[in-house]
Amino acid sequence: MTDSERRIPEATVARLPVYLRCLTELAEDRIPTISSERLADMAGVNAAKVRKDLSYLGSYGTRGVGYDVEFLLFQMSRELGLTQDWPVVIAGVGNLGQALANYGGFTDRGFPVGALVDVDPSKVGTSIAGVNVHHIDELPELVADKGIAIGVIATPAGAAQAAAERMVAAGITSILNFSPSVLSLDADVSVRKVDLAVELQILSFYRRRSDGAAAVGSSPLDA
Amino acid sequence: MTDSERRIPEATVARLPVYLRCLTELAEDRIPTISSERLADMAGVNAAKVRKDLSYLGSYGTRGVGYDVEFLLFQMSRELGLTQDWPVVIAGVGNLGQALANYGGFTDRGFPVGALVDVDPSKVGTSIAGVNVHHIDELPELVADKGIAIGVIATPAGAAQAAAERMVAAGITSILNFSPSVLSLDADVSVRKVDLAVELQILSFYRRRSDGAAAVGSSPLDA
DNA sequence: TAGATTGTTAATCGATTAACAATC
DNA sequence: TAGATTGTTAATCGATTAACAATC
Repeated sequence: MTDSERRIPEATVARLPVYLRCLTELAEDRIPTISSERLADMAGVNAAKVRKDLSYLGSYGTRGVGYDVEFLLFQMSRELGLTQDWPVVIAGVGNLGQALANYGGFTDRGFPVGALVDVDPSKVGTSIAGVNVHHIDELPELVADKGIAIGVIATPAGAAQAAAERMVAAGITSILNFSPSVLSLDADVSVRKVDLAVELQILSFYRRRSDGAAAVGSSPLDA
Repeated sequence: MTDSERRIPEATVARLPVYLRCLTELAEDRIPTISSERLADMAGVNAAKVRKDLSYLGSYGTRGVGYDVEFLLFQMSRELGLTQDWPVVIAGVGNLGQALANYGGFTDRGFPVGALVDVDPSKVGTSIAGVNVHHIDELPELVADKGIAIGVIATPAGAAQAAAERMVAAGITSILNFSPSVLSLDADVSVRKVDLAVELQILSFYRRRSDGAAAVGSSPLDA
């Protein structure tokens, strides 16, 4: 089968952004080519895994030489859909929501904060980091007007499911859930979960054992 | 072999905190017992997985009845090492560090912010959410005095490796890394990584495909 | 050509799941 | 006893890794 039709394993997809960051760094340093061995070092994995992962994108390496940094960067960006910005809406402007809005990390990486929404009328009309807070009722118009592609849930646990449902109703199919709650949504909605308490609890488990670094990870929790 | 000696798989460890939260909820609602089927629903996994996961803790269920919520809660807390608080130190009080310090989510779940450190002298001496900011040089004394168990890295990428090394030198063996960088540390140090940009990029990948919800997850990225 | 490094195969390992005997 | 549900086995699936032929 041709490379255009192979399905990329989930575990590989989760590593592509890590390679992407390494390649970006290499490109900034004007390094023209990179071997799987060196890229593996940078990404904190082994070389066989790098070669296997990259082979899902196509045969972009050159035997005896390595991978062309710029070319691989381009192919990988394309595969990840990162050749354009994807505006996000953050639901819930409490402590966490405000922090995320102020944190430049989203915008810098191609995910500008296009809108903020909350259910609290006293928050509506304020603005955070230059973005206005709207009532969550306005989600459908905001999604349409700002081209929102991804929803970020930063509400308390009790409000998360409702917020998610309203996002989906407004046409959003990708959700990043920071609330400590399990969302039930249609199977065609992609959900990823980030739970700071869960990460700390996992560290606590391995601490107790004091047999060290079994904690490997960037952590997608089951949605 | 007896239940005290079996090794708990990594994938199971990562789910225990999720079960723990479900059980806490059930206990608050005064629900005395729970079946694997119902717990699976709450946790967003299937029942076979729940039973297998719980079996690593011991044979704590009753056939025909289910699991005693309070008892399982206790056993699981014990296994995760959550019968006591584990104070954390946050390194880097920029946007993200301040947000994490202000966010109550850590303290609420048994991980109080015991100290804040930074390299910037202009930040030292200030205080955030009632916690003083110290210079990172003071880490060893802070760790000893406050009983710090876990280090949280909220520095820019360029400062992360140095901050981690100073944490390890100060006796910390568990690190939660929010910076977009790969840490190289001794194998006996547990590292977990949370990278918001990576999560969004994974969502971007599955968006492009529009074949939906392959994004499953709480995301441990390789350390 | 000789050395380096990819891309792929095959072996291994770990995680998931279905099924069902055990047993409350 | 009959019904419910666990705990465990065995089958399956997916991910990792080592090894090496292909080839620059």
